Amino acid sequence: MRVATWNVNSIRSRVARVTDWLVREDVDVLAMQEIKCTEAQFPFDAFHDAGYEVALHGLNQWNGVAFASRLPLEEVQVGFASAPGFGKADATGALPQEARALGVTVDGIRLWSLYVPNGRALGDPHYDYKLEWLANLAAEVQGWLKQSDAPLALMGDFNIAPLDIDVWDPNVFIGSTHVSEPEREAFRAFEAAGLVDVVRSRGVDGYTYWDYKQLRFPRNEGMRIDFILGSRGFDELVTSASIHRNERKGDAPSDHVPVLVELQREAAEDDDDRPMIF
DNA sequence: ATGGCTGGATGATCCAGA
Repeated sequence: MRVATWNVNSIRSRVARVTDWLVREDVDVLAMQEIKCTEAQFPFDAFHDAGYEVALHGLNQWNGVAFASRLPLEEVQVGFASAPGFGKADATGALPQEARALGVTVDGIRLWSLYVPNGRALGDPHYDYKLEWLANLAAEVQGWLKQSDAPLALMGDFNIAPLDIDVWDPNVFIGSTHVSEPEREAFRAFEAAGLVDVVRSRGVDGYTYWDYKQLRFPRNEGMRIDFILGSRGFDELVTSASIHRNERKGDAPSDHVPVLVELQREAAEDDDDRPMIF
């Protein structure tokens, strides 16, 4: 099974690129971020025509997460219970929830499509929101791993460059979001909870994002901020991993590229393939 | 000059992205 994540930066302006890539790369399950639309606006037909069903969480023109899959999408969960909100409090004092997390189960594997808040600037309320969102999610992950032995992966745009090598020039980012120690500590909390970066651990190098401005892509001045973090059970299934840098080329690309892993079939399925003995 | 794109919503500019 081939599973990928991609911040598509508006699915409506990228639908042909995305479905073409899915078919060309024989992808079974794609986690998308920044679809930037509601369910009523989502281009379902293009995905159905390509052989994919879709589950999504989109509230407005901002954020938005989704899955496209050739296999049945089960146990769809919108958001996570402890996710903080952001914005203007309503009459009860509650902050609006944003569309940043979607969980599904595919063939017994628990997958999350995540769009971590940007943070905007150190000290900005959005930065505090980012850290709280990450801390609460890490606590949820600990619970999920205790509750279930099913392989689990967090996939998406984490908006954190965990290591200095994940940006082209650390000096440019001094005092910026994405590289601050609290953000990196928040990222390490997922590893402490038992998840592993299943792409980096297989020796795959390269950035996953290049700003549209300032010739960042031609200069290869990018950032590695999109990840697939798997539980031990998920990690054991991964047979290969890749970052699809070519998707930053050509007409109207997203500023992010897909990250893909291939999973071997689980042992239980292999049993089904044994010759029947009468 | 501290920018330089791009997308979405609203209606020539704003917000947001990282």
